[in-house]
Amino acid sequence: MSDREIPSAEVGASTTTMDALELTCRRFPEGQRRIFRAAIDAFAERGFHATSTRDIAARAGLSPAALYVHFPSKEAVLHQISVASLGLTRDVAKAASTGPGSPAERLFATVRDLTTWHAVHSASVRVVLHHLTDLTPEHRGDVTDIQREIYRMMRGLLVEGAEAGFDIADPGATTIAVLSLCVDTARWYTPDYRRAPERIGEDHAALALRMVGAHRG
Amino acid sequence: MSDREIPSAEVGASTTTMDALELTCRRFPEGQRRIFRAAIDAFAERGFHATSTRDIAARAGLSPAALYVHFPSKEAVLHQISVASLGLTRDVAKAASTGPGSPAERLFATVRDLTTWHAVHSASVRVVLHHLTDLTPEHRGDVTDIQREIYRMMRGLLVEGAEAGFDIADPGATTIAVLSLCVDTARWYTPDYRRAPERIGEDHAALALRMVGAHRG
DNA sequence: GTCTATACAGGGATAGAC
DNA sequence: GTCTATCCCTGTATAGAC
Repeated sequence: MSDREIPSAEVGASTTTMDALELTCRRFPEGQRRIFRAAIDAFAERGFHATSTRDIAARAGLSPAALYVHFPSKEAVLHQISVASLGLTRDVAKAASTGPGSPAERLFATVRDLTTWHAVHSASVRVVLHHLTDLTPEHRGDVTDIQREIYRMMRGLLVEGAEAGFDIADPGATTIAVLSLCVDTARWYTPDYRRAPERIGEDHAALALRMVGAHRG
Repeated sequence: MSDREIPSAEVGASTTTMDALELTCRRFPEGQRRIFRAAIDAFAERGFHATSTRDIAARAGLSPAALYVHFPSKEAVLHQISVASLGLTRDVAKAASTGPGSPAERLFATVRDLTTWHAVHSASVRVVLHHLTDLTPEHRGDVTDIQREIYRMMRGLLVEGAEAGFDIADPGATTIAVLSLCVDTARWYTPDYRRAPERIGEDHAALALRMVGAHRG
């Protein structure tokens, strides 16, 4: 098993709610970053609807009107956050699942890294997961497209493993179950939980290998 | 393995968003039922904050002011919904985990029934899970108390199983992982999904037995 | 216990100066 | 690109008649 790091994302490098933020907003011009950051924090603390555009602007140190220079609406801010966050999640899954090693090694690495990601970035992930229904149908489609990409990567890995000895009754069912283990971490994890995110990742990875009837190594 | 039904709840008996509703509102006087029902539907479709008290009242066929005859606030309605829904979830877990059979049989039954429950009632469960932070601290405490009860039941079952042959590295970690499998069903399940709720329950139960290193039977 | 009417606050978004 | 000021709508909750 390689001890490869999660690629380009420095998981665990920082400790605040703003982690995902710091990562996701890199692609944005400086002007939008402050608003982007402020919105993630505010949405994570109070939820999308309970957060006013005035809240976001105030956190960013701007006037209420400044938000509309950079984004056409509050929903557009949520959309950008969702696409950026899920895009990085997909990058984590892709790097681990297409890396070196046997299918069992890659499954271990993928579940470990995805779980760790969802713990470290639990606050921003919850924003995305809880507010899918607040996006316009088009914007929601962008998000579900990325979710389907992640599903297909995991399913491909399990099918490949099945040819190499995994014992899987229903590939689709097992794919969903393994991803549940990873994603649900964002629901229950809090920073004061006894196990560190990396440890939870390893525990989940070991359980996933059992679920597919594989052995690590 | 017994083919015992989920007790008193008729899981799978109906198909609409209002399932949980029909169950949870039985204990309420008739006057409150219509509002309770309307609120669950509205919260499930649009979310707590996006739903106005006017929406709820209109769905219930009442004037905007009528809601306040039965509930002191919109938050109180959410609180009642959450406590009722989680209370029934706990009843499902308790019946299955304290039933007859070996620890492996009871674990299978508990994961099966909890998963089926979360699929059938996914809409109302999502309301509870997504809006914990919208409750007052006291009301949120009521909800987390019940969640802890369910956690303790599952943990007790796993510890009992460990004395009877389960292979569990970290009981707390495995408890959370098994419950993730059950609860996360409410996040991804939709009524048009290919597997029926009962089938998902059996699939998850089989995977849970693998996670604890047990054999069914 | 239900209604109509309304008080009162707050939010999304825009206008127009600088 | 940021500000101040503001439009207009919606929301929670209450008052008081029936």
